[in-house]
Amino acid sequence: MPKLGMEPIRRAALVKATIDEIGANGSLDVTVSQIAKRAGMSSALAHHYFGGKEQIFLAAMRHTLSVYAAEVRGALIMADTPRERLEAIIRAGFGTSNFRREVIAAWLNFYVLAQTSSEAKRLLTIYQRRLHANLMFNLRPLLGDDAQDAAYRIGGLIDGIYLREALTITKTSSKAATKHVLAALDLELGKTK
Amino acid sequence: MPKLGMEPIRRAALVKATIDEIGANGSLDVTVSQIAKRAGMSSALAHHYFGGKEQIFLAAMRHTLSVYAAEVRGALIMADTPRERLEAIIRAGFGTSNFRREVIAAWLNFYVLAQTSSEAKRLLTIYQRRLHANLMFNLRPLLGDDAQDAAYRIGGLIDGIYLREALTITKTSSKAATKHVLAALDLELGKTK
DNA sequence: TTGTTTATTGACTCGTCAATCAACAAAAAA
DNA sequence: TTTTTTGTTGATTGACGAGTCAATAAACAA
Repeated sequence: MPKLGMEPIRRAALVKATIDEIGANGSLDVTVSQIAKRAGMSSALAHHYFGGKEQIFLAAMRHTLSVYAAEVRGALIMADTPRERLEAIIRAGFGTSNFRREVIAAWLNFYVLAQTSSEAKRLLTIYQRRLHANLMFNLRPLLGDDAQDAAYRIGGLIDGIYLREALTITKTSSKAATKHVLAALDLELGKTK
Repeated sequence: MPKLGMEPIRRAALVKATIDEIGANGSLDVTVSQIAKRAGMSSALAHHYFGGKEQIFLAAMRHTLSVYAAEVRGALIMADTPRERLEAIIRAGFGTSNFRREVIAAWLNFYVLAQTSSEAKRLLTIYQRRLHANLMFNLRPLLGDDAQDAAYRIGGLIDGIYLREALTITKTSSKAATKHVLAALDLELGKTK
């Protein structure tokens, strides 16, 4: 039975199962057994590969963040002007893969985890900084010294809309969220309607 | 020993202890015993007055929401013009009592609770609707049909900044948060700097 | 005085869960 | 072939926590 080279496969399965289970459950109050079962293995194996529950959570977080980062990077290569790049960042953040119920719920719970785990906090801080830096970089040519504050506001709005969607999600909310943030961006850039 | 009329006192003590304990702990992962101990009584008594853990949480939530509502109401009586009232709403949201670590952490965890408990979800939805209605009411005279979208953005920004503060809190973050949202309000109202 | 309501707790039940371990199996290296 | 490495699980341990209950006691009503 035992095939070799299972480790990466098992780890990936556990990470995915963790996000799904947190999403399905709506809280971090999920057992290692539940996660392991969803990933098709025994709980002992989950412990074997990750050492403990918190490390499973952290791995799930890292994965979520890295998927998000990859999507932003992907969207950025298609964009040439600062304005296009800003739009790409916003669209990527609300893209389908980050905007599913489970993923949003997982993000929300990662914020909670960050209150206890300094590693989780570190990861979230990195995310926030990266978002801020990305926004800044592209706002500066358009707004100069006002870019700092504008980036803060756009970043905050993205997170805030995420939070709202954690509460109620509809089929159209991804589109609506994007539209609203883009409108805020236009305001920042001084477009009068 | 037993004095009569303890019920309201015990309940209030438990509600306060719950918020403090969630704040100190950073998660809903607090035991009834911890809460009861902090409130100076046995866990059996906590069960006696509230019936169960979830109902203790919900009572804490209702209390938090009603304190918030009271503060907004209070700020509004001093304000005469729509613009002043908008400012009052924003300032109240970031007022000292809502902006302490424990309270922010509690709010964050209430969002998590809302994923599991429909009553918690109901309460949060009420909060969001009330905020939206308040903003709308005062934005409409200034913006007309654009008020709807503007209210959505301002509301989202308030929540988003709250979320960020749940991660890192500094002595000046209350002031900074207020400043940023007021700046966003000015943008919405079309003031060019 | 006797009975009822309110306040209060220590001890207990029952369940759950993270983590560990012994044991088994197969591939690969020796 | 023997040994080591890698994969895998069922069973177990040890701890903890929500909720219940019986018992105790003060206040109040009859």
